[in-house]
Amino acid sequence: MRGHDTPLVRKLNAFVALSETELELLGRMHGRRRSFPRGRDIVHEGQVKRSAYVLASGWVCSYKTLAGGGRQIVDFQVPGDFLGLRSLLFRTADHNIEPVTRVEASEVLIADLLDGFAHSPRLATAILWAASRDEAMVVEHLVSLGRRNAQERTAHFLLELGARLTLVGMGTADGYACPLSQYLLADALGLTAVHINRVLRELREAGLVSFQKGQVEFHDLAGLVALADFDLAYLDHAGPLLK
Amino acid sequence: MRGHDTPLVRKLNAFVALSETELELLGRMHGRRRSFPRGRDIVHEGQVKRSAYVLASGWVCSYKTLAGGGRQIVDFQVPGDFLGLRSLLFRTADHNIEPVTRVEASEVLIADLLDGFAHSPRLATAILWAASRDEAMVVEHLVSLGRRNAQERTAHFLLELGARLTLVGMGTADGYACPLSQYLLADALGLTAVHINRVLRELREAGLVSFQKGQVEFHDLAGLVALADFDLAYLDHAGPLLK
DNA sequence: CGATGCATTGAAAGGAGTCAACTTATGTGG
DNA sequence: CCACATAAGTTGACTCCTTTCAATGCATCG
Repeated sequence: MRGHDTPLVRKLNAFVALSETELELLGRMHGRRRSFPRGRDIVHEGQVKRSAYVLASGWVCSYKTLAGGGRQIVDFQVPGDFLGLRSLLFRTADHNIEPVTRVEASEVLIADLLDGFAHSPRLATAILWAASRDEAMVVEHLVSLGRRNAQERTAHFLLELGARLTLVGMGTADGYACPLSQYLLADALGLTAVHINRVLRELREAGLVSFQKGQVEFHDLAGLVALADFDLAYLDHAGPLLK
Repeated sequence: MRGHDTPLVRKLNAFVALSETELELLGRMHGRRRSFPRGRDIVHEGQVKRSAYVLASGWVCSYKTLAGGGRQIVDFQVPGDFLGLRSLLFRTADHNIEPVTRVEASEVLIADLLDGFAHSPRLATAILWAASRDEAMVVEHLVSLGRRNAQERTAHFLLELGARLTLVGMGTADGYACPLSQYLLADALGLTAVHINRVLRELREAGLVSFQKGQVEFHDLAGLVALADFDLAYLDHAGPLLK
């Protein structure tokens, strides 16, 4: 049983109910556990060495930089999420990965991954599902940037994060602990920190959510969902599909 | 040799040099060829039946709709691209797919796909590479929406499309035929058709690109690349990596 | 205790949206 | 083959959301 109630296991269980042997197999895919300090990139654009990790604790963000000096955060990863799975097949990494807090992560060797796939197609399916879900989140993020205004975008972001954290046992319908600064929010939502600050105040004064001192609190979940046009279908959370 | 110079084969060859047997295998993964009229969705959000296709001719777009009535186009697919590969593992489709022109596409059955994977890991790698590349394009699109202004965004879009089309033999450094209306561009770039029109005029008057009568013409490729901050590393085009 | 990072607020400027009119294709039926 | 309908492209004037610039408060930390 030891080590079987990890965030990753919780998450995958939302898709397939994993057997004891599959859990063993999943455990064996975790290589050396490493620790990274906040702020120094784990992976940087153009890097040739490709590595993937499973995040055990802490938060990271993946982002791309622009010539003008700005940056766009593509996604945040929370415990249970994979890092760098996508560009495993690329010649060079196409994005940066930066720890937002101190993080612990297990390295995943490509050989072990493929090995696990060969032994259990069900496990392979679960991991590919997780990858598809990550991509679906990127797509929904894209929709936010393209068609939602600052309030809707911020509301949507806070809701999605809540849903993801709840899935791994780090959040509830009331709220969650969130280590992100307003600068990080701004870089993720395509806004300025100044404007994020204003929007956060508006949402708080409207009695919808508050985000202060590292704590997100939902005060009117239904209202927030309506404002953000939030539909968690894209997270595909409906509980184990494969029994 | 027949049927081996398809757009898909050309594209995959940019990543792995496929052997004759692998080409055979790839060919066998193509199921029934179907034709779809312009404008009527091939897949719609919430649809339970999941199907994937390889686009043989014509253009399609994948998009999501919002409660307010607007829509955001996530990506366009051109010949050689997969349709609906991502949500194959989802309970319901999370996006819509609409033909921009009349299209021809071969259905890909999940069983055949997995079968092909089992027979040739190299082919599997090539297809996963294509999927990763699609995701990388979505990410770059997200960066555009978040941090590039209307001119940069439009320029970047036209350049990326050019690179993709060139890879499958449908474009050159001088330009390409493009069946997209300004309304479609607007829905993809998170702008209004009115503003797209103005931006297109500015780019034309600056002597960078023109897009008229279904034809994109690069007049100052270097200038356009500089304006858009375009770096095609994310397309991972460097020519066959696995020999 | 000064330095640094993060949060907060105000005033002014600007880029993209909205509204509205008009033109230019394309196409269909009488 | 013309008449009319419809879709797509073009342009101008005005509005508004978000940015920019600037200043201030409040923590934490070496």
